[in-house]
Amino acid sequence: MKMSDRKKKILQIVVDEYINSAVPVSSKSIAEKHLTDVSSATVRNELASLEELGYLTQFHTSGGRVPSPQAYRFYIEELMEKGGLSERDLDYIHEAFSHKSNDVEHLIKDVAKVISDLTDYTSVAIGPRAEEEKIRNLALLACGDGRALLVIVTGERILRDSFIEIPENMTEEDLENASHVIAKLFEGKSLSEAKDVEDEVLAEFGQYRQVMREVIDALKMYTRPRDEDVVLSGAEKIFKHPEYEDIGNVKNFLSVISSKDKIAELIGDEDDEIQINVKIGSCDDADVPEDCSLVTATYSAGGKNLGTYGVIGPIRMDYTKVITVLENVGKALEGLISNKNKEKDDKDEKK
Amino acid sequence: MKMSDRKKKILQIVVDEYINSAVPVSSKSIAEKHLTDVSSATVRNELASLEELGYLTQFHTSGGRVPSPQAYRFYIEELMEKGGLSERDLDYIHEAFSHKSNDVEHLIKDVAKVISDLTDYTSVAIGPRAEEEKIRNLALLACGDGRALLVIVTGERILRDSFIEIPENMTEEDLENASHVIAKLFEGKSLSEAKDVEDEVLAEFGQYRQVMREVIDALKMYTRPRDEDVVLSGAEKIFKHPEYEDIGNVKNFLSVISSKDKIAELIGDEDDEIQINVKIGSCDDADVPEDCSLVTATYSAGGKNLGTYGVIGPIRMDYTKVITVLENVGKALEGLISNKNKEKDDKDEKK
DNA sequence: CGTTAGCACTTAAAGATTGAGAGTGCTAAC
DNA sequence: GTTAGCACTCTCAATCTTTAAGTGCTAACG
Repeated sequence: MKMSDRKKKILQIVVDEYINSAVPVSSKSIAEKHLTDVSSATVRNELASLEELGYLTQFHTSGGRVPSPQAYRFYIEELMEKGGLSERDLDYIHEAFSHKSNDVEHLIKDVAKVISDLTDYTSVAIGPRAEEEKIRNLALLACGDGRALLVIVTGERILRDSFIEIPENMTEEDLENASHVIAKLFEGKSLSEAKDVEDEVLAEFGQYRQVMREVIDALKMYTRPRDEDVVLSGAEKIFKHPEYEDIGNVKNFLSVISSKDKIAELIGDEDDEIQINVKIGSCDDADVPEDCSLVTATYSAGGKNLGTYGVIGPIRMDYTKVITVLENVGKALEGLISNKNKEKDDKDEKK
Repeated sequence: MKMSDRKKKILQIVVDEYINSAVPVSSKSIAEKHLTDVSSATVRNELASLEELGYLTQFHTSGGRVPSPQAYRFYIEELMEKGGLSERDLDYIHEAFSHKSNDVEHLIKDVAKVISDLTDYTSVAIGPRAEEEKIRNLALLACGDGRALLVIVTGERILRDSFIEIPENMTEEDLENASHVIAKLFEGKSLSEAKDVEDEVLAEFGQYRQVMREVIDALKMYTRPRDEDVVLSGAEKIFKHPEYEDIGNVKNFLSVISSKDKIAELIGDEDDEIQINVKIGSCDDADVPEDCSLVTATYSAGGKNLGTYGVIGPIRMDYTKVITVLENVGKALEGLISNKNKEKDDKDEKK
């Protein structure tokens, strides 16, 4: 059976209505409010046909219809009418991003909060992979008991959570020298380049060779997302949506978002090419819990990945609003970053 | 009216029973199971009297009695019979703490997880105040755009970092020198001592004076706990307790624990002298939500504060178990730290 | 005077019944 | 293809009933 234009129109109405009201929609309400030129009986026939096609379901015979996961997918791909954001929302975004700090860790948190506030859903975010960031500076700080802290400053952030063992006979001065030598070698390299330093290069380091090896081992840690890079914001917002009047759904939801590992798993495997990605539980991805939907966007600016951001909520989600917010936040973020880069270039030129 | 021994006994029975069953306890069940020498009518008289004293309440005339917050407080202070932990639980604690990393940030997380796992409540923890930590090492790392990263390593490897502005005309070498000088000055001092450096001392720093001032400003920021120092574990555990079948309670609970600021506020103002602290909502502390109870312990070893740990859950909490777990975790932690210190001393001696 | 048995009273929780309302499916006619 | 009409189904809310639990009170007992 083919999808006639009227069927599409009706499906769109059903999804729109249901997203707004959370109440199953009836043939009568459609005929009265939206399709005044046909009767409810006609709509009823179309609805029955849409149900057969798998786009609609009903809980019981007299309960109106509800979109199936498949219907949401179709809605997002073909039916949804994108709108803009209100002036107020746009202002909010720009104000939120006007701060000066250029530390990515804070930025991720801010972005997550903005997304959650504007959409009224719980937002999740995962920061950019550190791997491709260029090392700006690096230091080894003695901690006093055979260990040293490795601090790496990249263009975007500070990595400071790995300790390395240092040889017994190494003095603080030695460590400092080693630190300098290594910093010089790695400066301007990305983390992933740095960790692939050849053995021959290593050989030149003489006495510092062992420290060097430890540093490289530590670098390998940064290839996987760390807990700190996974951010959650507005968990309490789920209560704004009626599906979470049901304790079972809340449990389900909470069990997912209370583990950063699980969140990372959900949003971590994005294909960087796709800008906006929608995963609907029990339809697209086995990891997304049933009755849940995950909409994410992977941002990048100047060829640099800026992380993946999104919201998680009930399948009956306001996709239009969510996607619009994600797009606008993306633009704002891109603007922010490229501005910063320009400032930097200007400064560099002055030099 | 005085509390006779029998009244105390009965109150104890009521609290014990209610904690175990979550069901209002009746005069009959008390007489049958625990006070076989008197009749239920007698118990009834005593219950009525305890109710008058404010220790018991009933939801409706025929619904058995439930302890009031005041009763829980009395129970904790006088009636509770402390027991030990099972062999299994003790093993679990020791195994969990046998790892080698002595980075406090990870330790806090582990401790929180252990507490939550053993008690089946949501645990909260706040790391040691940075203020009193002794500075071991300190470095300023150039970041390339008029800023430098200040990294501080303290005794327990608690790291603090923040950006400071550096004067335009300062070269990397200058920065490094400044870093050395400042590090030497502050080594062995606590953060709170360091931030109170006198103006006269500052004057001696000549060209580095401005940087020094920036560093001191940054130090002042560390007096408040950071978000990263507040840890939550086992949020999903609340569903193990019947009071959280009710969506209203879940909302209430989630709104508290979804903000690290609020959590910090709750557990941050502990008096270090008190080892175990119980706050019962609508009885002890206005910040603790009604129907909630917060049991915390502030640990220290070798005179050093190790942070505050605890659980948050319904008023009807298994205080005996919770307090026992907190005590045992405290002992294990103390053992761990003092062992580490001994190792360190041994090493120092060898030198 | 504390303790007890007995009994009337209260209340919640669970089940059954009912009626109203909403919505559909189907059929026959347009 | 569209529509009106009607029977059918199902939920939801209200009402009532029953049951079981537990108390409060009183009068009697040792």
